[in-house]
Amino acid sequence: MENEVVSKNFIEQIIEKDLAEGHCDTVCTRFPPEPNGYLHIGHAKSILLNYGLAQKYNGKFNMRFDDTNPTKEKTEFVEAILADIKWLGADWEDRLFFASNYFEQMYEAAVKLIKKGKAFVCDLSADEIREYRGTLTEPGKNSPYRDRSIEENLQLFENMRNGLYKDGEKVLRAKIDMSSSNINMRDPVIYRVAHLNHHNTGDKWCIYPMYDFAHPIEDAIEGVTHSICTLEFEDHRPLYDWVVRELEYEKPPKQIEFAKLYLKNVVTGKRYIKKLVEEGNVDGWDDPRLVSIAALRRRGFTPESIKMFVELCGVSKSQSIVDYAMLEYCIREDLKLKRSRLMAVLDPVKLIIDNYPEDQMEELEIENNLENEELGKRKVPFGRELYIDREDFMENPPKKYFRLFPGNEVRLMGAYFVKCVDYKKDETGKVTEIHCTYDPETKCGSGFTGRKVKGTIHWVAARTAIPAEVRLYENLIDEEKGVYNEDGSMNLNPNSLTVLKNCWLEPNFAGAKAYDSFQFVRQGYFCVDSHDSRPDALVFNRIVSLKSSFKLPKPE
RNA sequence: UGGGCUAUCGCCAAACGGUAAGGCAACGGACUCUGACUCCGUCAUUUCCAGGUUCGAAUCCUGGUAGCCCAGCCA
Repeated sequence: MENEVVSKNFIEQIIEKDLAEGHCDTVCTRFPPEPNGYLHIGHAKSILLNYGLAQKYNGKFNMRFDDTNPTKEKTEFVEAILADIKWLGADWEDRLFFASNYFEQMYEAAVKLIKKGKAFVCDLSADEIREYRGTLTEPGKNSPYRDRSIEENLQLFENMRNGLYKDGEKVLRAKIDMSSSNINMRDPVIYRVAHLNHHNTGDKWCIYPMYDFAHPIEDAIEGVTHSICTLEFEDHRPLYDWVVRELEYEKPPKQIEFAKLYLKNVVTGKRYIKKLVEEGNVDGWDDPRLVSIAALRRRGFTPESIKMFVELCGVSKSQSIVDYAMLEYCIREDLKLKRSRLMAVLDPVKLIIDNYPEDQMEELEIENNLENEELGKRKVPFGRELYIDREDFMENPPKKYFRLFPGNEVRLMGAYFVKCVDYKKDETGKVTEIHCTYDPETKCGSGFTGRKVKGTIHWVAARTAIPAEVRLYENLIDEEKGVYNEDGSMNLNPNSLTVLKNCWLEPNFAGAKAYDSFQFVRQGYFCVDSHDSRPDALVFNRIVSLKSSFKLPKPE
């Protein structure tokens, strides 16, 4: 048995300590998105972290929508979020919850606070509350309504529920400490009046609890033991603990914060993604250049690759920006032994084998080493006229260029050696035709060892090739200039999308379906686009290119 | 300028007072019917800085510095 030392992240250490010291018997985590948008790679980290922890410690993982503010929430997002989480592989079993289903309990909890003298109804306007709150450096001052009697507060709060007040007219506030150095503790608002239709509770309520009050209650009700959130909530933890303490829960949940996942040269953050979509810079929230879960799926990333990525990134409290190359590594790693390697020509130029019989076609057998042996075997038609990629031929090759050039011999993958004897150009100097001769003795599988060639190139037989359209994606963000300008606008890369319309595939691609992914030999991994199914051509998105250690010298 | 948090290789990230793991990237080299894959090798005498405690410090103490977060009736 391998005794690989796997270090534990800081959350695992906390959990194990809690378990050992009896602070909890089992582990229960949760993923609590607000249904106000689509999930992205950052959420994937949270989902997989929470789910992974529950699995590791034989506990439970709850799915919960934190839908306490109806202004932004929609059922449409609920469905999309659930689909994404399922796709990622996190299983909440029968524990799908909505914070809005706890509104009655939250109301009771608020009443309890009022009865304890720990909450009061405040008539100050939003602006006044802000003024009374003080600043980062100056303490706040007490609201003039802070000392209302318990009876009055009880009555007023009931009136709030019964719709006697307009939006903004009154709020319920926790009575904590207006001089606290932590602004969140300066008598925070815990309930507001909002006459809004809620996606789940309809018109039943016209008061809604605030996150800081609702969240600990949700956790406590569900028996969540470790409430894992991101760093910006650290300042809220004292309030979280206050709520849980004042409400006297027997097994108080514990909030733990970790650093968000940021990716280099990628737009994260809902606000900016939304802007890109609205301004038409991308194709929609699942545009493959984005890193929403749906975009990654459409691009061809697998759940396994995302899981691997998240695990590789680790969990800590230091702000970090992960290199995109790490994500690319993960998808390559996941796909390389799983996906068939087929030949595709993205920028075709015709290659004619002068000494190959005019009308002859033959079928060659090609084998790749894949996990699944059957997937790795295939038959490919070969004939006199082929397409090869333009970059696999050069009139005047630089040093160390091993592919085709006048007089050079290379292997056509899975087929024969061919030697370039001639080529034709049009008026503009563009190569239009390459002429070769082939050596029948060098056929793949013949065991020929007479001589070696340094280059192997891919090809498709012109007569049987399938037409295709291929989309290549680059970073959305201009790397040189950085992500954002001073005015908040973004430096977009104008070449983030390239559409290649004149591509050719070997016949084994026939029948490929949406989300099917392949390795185009020598070109990288590609996925059939789920949005485009065309009668005339298959449409592919590039998932990731292959590593290449030979780069053409840049033209002067 | 109040409070909270964070600083370990280009990027993530371990190390919990016992003498700086690992991964990505990069660079060499071997292999190769994909310049892929695979395989081997190189890559922090030093942990933001300056002092101190200690036989011994990335870890403890003191004082700095830098970055992130907080003044929604958002989450």
